[in-house]
Amino acid sequence: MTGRLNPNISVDCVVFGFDRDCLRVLLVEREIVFHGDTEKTVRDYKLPGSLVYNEELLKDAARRVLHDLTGIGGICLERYDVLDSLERMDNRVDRQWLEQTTGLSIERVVSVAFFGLVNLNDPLVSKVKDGARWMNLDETKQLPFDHSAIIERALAVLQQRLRVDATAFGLLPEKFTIAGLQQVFEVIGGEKLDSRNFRKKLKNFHFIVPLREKQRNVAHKPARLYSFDHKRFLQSRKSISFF
Amino acid sequence: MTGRLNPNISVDCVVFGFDRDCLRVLLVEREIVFHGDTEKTVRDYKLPGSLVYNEELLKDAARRVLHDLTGIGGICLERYDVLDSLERMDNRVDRQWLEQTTGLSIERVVSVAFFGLVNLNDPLVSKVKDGARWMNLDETKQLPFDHSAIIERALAVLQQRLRVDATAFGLLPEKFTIAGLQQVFEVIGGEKLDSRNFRKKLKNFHFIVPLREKQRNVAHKPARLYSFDHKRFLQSRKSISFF
DNA sequence: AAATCTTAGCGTACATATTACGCTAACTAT
DNA sequence: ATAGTTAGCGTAATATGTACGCTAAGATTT
Repeated sequence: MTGRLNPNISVDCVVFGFDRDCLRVLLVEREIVFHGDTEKTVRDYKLPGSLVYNEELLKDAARRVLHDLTGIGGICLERYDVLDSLERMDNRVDRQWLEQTTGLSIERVVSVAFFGLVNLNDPLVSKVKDGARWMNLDETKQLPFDHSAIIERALAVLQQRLRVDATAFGLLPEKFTIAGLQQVFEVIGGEKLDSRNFRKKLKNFHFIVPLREKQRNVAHKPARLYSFDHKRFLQSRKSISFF
Repeated sequence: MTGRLNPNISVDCVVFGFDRDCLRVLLVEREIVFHGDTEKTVRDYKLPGSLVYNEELLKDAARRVLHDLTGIGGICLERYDVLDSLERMDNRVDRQWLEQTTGLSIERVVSVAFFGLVNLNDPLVSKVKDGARWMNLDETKQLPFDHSAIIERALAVLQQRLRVDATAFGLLPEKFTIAGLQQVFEVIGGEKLDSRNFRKKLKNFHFIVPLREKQRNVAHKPARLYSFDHKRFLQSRKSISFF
């Protein structure tokens, strides 16, 4: 990457992993060594994030930082927040950590937050670098700093996107079942849906096209497979909202 | 304000002015002097914006910059976008202008965009500093740089807010008529509404409370006055959306 | 004083969405 | 054969959205 690190602007990434029946968040381990009477090492997990280069778009920086810290690349990231609190670097190891890591004297950092969403069954993303970890969403309520809040906000925005976007289909294979689609909405939306009403709703959406094919080797009545027609989706995009 | 200007972070403000039957945007004049064969001065209008101080929250910076450049203060501003294009300072007078104005050498500026909304009949905001001007929204399609696009995005976000927020009531006096409220939605939403259906919708919103009072001195049947009950609004806030 | 103009404000009919269910169908595992 | 499981259709009640007709109450005009 060209140029020098900008000491004032950073990015943070919240990557959600859809894991069939739960949501996870991608975090990276950080080691902090305290030089007190006795040397003591503490490990904690934080969101992947770092300073941006001067001649770098923020979304490029987010992708780079995510890839460098976790090994994950090629995913779609959306900007959703800006963190500018003056205290976020005070009284925190973050500041010291940033200065140690970057060699820069950090005065003030405004961080731009991004979020993304991947399917953890995709082998491209399920394997992460050493030190990175997919943590269950439920377990992220006690993260250091404001990272729990950052994740909470990201989830709220993701849930909004899901209602309006084609986001959900990005998690599914080419051919999927209605039940599979429903589970995406349930896991990310955080609530159970009535499968019969869910079906009915989809009937109006002509961009979800039934195939002649059916499931096989399942221990119950095999379900019809469907595919997502992106072209039709864009056409009928005027006034759609899922569940 | 404390500290030094941060050469990397700026704010831009889009302030909409509701003017009974149209929307305006607050712009500031900028003089550019070209030193060619003959000296030539060009004036254009831009959004109010400038660099932030190191020890300043972005929303405080936005308020400060807005007040300094236009004389308008005490309004609510909401962050809605981040402008990080690498070209936004290239080949543009903006860069030169910033360096002249601030005395700093500008390498890269990420700008955080805010928008606000005021009632132009409010004397506190209708009078602006010399060089500032309320321009009709229709006339802002040809502004220099990306400012037209910034305004367009701000309007889209404002329209979304209007559906969910109590934003509309901020433009109205304590006691208002249904027709008055409707006009807010029409002017900002950019489309006519059926007054009878609009009324019907409001019947369900118990935070719009009818008063015993009526209009006076109008050349038609006087309308009932209503007031907005913010406490009740917050209670019933779960699943409300206007028109 | 009567007619007219204008906006207020109620009501109706129809279409479309939402919610809460019952029920049968089709497959596998035992 | 039977039980267990999910697929997938249908129905009825309710809520919401849309397109109107019509009368009411004031000021203004004739």
